Amino acid sequence: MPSQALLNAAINALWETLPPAWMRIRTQIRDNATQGHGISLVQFHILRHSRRGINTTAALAEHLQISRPAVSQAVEGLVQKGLLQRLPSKQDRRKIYLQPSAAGNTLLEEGIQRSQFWMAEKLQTLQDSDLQTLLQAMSTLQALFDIPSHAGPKP
Amino acid sequence: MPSQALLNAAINALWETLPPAWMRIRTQIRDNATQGHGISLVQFHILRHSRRGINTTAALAEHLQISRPAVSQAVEGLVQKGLLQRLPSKQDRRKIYLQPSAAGNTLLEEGIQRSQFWMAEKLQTLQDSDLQTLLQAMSTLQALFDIPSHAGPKP
DNA sequence: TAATATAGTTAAGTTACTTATCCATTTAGG
DNA sequence: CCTAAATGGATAAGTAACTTAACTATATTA
Repeated sequence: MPSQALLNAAINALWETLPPAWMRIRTQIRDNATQGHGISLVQFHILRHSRRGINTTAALAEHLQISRPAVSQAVEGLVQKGLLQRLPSKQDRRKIYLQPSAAGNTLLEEGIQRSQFWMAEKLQTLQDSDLQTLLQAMSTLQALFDIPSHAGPKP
Repeated sequence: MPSQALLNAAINALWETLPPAWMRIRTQIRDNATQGHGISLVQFHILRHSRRGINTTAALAEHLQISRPAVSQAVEGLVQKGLLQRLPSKQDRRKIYLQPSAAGNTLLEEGIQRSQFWMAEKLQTLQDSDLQTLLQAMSTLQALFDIPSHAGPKP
């Protein structure tokens, strides 16, 4: 049981930091990661996660905290652009596994690289100790919010 | 100059943690903080920030990383609901300072309290040392992303 | 004192969500 | 077994909230 003062300070810090931090990152992803490909931020995340094993409509909806129809529509757009493939499961014929096509993977690589470059520019001003603190904190947050670090079954 | 491995690990951790963490918090704010008042998440943030001194359309747009018209529209909705007040500046007649009305403040108090309760439930499972790490990391993130911890002039 | 910049709003259009409904398939209970 | 409920996904219709472009009013600057 932590001290009340510390608890309040932490709540406040999370509240004041996460929203604007995420909004800045989101803007940057929009500007760079999806640049020139005409895909939305959610579509970018779907592409990214489908490669990591979060690769069904339901799992993506759960992970991204949006409705299944929203995922379904975003997926449809990606498929039509030739960036994502639908692979029906053979064990369960209701299921459709998703995975990026070659073009989708290329887009991902480029987008991620641009984003990482942007991040690296900022983070490289920090000390090793700061980075370690950051890593620890992220791990704590993942546990706190039930964020899976790795994921599911393959087609 | 930090070590390359650590830098990459930190980038990855941020990338994997912040988006889903924020999405969970966002869902929770939507569900609780704005509950029954028919206001959007952005409107809630506008209400909150306008009290903290981020209290003009332009400043809010900058802070929330959305366009000024978007803020303007959200503000209009809040004003019509009687939750926010427009106070024209006397020094600069282009400027309009914003601040929550009594009703707006009440809504804020309740919403923030519900959100803090939700957060406290999660955070109280942690050790003091974890909370301290979290605090430090948030402070680092604020510096990294130019997030002002306190704010501007008053009407 | 004219040109430019800033603050805010209005208008029009678009995007991407939501809920409700539906179909197909699988799992579970009697 | 065999029907009822649960699950995975898609479709349809409606809406909320954003965007850019253009406009008004005021302030700053050259």
